[in-house]
Amino acid sequence: MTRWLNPDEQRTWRAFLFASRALLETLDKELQRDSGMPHAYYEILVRLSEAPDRSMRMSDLADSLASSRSRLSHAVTRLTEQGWVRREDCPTDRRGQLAVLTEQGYEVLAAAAPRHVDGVRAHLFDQLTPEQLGQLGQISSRLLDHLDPDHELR
Amino acid sequence: MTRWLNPDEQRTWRAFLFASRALLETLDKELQRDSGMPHAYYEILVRLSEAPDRSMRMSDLADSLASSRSRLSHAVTRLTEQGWVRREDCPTDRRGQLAVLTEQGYEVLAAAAPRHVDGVRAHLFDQLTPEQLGQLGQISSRLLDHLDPDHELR
DNA sequence: ATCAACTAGTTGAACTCTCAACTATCCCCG
DNA sequence: CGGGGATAGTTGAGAGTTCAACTAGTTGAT
Repeated sequence: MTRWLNPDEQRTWRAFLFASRALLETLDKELQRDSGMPHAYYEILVRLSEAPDRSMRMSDLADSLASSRSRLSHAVTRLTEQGWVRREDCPTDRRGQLAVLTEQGYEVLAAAAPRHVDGVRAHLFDQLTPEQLGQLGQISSRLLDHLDPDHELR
Repeated sequence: MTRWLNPDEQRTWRAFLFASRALLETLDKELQRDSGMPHAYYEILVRLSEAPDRSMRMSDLADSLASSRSRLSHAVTRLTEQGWVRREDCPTDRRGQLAVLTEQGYEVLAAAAPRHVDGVRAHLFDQLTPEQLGQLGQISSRLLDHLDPDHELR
């Protein structure tokens, strides 16, 4: 027997669905408009910029983004065409590839980041009370532990 | 001056980002696997099934889904090819088109819905306390009012 | 009545993502 | 050391989305 959602649950689910999509879409479009890249690509640049030597193994990068290898591979191809990332052979594993953030990529990221952070503040942090932000953090962690037990957020 | 995210905010933001994406991706893949349609298309069928005569004007349907007209138009083309939806001319506005759920579309939806609802329960409702669900509803409403003030969720 | 401005909807190209298939390399057990 | 199975990464095709341009019909002010 399926337990259908009651009206209250229905409301909660649809509100969450629409709100989370609206937030992601809004930030994605702002990034696309202001910096010419989708949010997924921005995240790749961020990870690389935080890594030693601004470089990471493709697999590690994919894991840290919860992205499929295929998706990452296509994305890095695109980012390479734009000159923001470059590939290098891995010195210790001949199957491996390193994605490396170029100087130009770093500059593009440095230019994009302030506006993007402003957006995250405007659309998320400034809209909620400190208490609600705490709740949202708890809720998100719980869901993430369930959906992706091996995730890399401490 | 950009106000960067402090470590706490960073954690909250990334947890939310990953959790909401993981949830949507999981449900999308379950739906794709079990019923051969993406979640966006499932939602179209749901809206139509809830509408009088199982039919809606394209614009109203797009608004109720917070979807672009273009996206909906492509989607309805696809759903029409599959025989789940059909287009009709609008009797009162010659520019208008109605999207109508077919009998076959209704049956496909009826078959898909129970599993999908089970998924929503398993991955969302069963993971959170009633208190947390209340909080999530509040938070979502707040964000939605900010991001899309004209949204149609009461 | 007319015409500019607006609304409804579609289209095609470019882009991103998914999925399955594929190559190449590494690991390790017998 | 040899070979089966795992791991790393890429590729191409197909599907969905975006964006801008487009057609067609409607509206309202003059």
